[in-house]
Amino acid sequence: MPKTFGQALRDIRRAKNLSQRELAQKTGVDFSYISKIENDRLPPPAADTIVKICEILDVPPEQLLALTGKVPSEVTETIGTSAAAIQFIRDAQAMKLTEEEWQRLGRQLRRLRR
Amino acid sequence: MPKTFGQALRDIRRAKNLSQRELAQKTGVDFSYISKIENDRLPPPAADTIVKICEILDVPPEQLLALTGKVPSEVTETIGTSAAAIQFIRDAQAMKLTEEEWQRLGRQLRRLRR
DNA sequence: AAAAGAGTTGACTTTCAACTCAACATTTCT
DNA sequence: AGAAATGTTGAGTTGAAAGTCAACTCTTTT
Repeated sequence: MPKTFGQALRDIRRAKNLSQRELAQKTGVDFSYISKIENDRLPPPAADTIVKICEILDVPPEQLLALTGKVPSEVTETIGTSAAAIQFIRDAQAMKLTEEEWQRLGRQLRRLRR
Repeated sequence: MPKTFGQALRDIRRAKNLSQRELAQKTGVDFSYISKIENDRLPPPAADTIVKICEILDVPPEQLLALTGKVPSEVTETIGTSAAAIQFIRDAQAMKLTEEEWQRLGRQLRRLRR
């Protein structure tokens, strides 16, 4: 069973020795909100808020994002404005790619320009 | 200057010889809404509504979607649940891929399983 | 010309995500 | 123990997306 978003967040926050209030204040949300999130009383924050939180906690946002199924607005905008990109994702979806295959594509991506 | 969403929709709808009312009814929205959309009085519909409209009009949704920068929920869910996929898109974004490069990646995608 | 069909417009509504506020409980420090 | 810090909970707010509804006008058909 994978960790819930709340559990994951709590673990990271504790590892960084921050109180809910500190994290909340630096992130710009109410501290009681952090509490509810950590206890999974509310659904995870908006994607952009998650990114902010991760900046404060100084961790990459991908892991937490993936737990929520949400996509940050910068990413949405990237693919949203390209018909070929949307098509690409559609095809990838139909193939049900594994994480390894995505990574392999990532390497091919880098080779694209060489 | 690229076509607006409203212009593009209107062109397609007319090409298919449908009235606003017909399209609206089959799509499940109010006909006055179609009017406003076509005249760009309101922002484009939700991504999933665009997909529905395209089904009724019998055209692939990518072109219209790309005009809006929106992403259908099925696509969001696909990439949203995979950290590697998000990472991939991030990298692609940083590289500012062209449409052709996206298509090239699409071909590599198909070769992935062979 | 009158009726039907098609399109436009302003005002309003509904729904929901994403929180905040205030009060209370629990834990930790001195 | 008392105070300070930290965490939890229920209720309420806010803003924006995504439309609807009713009334009107313009166009076409008979």
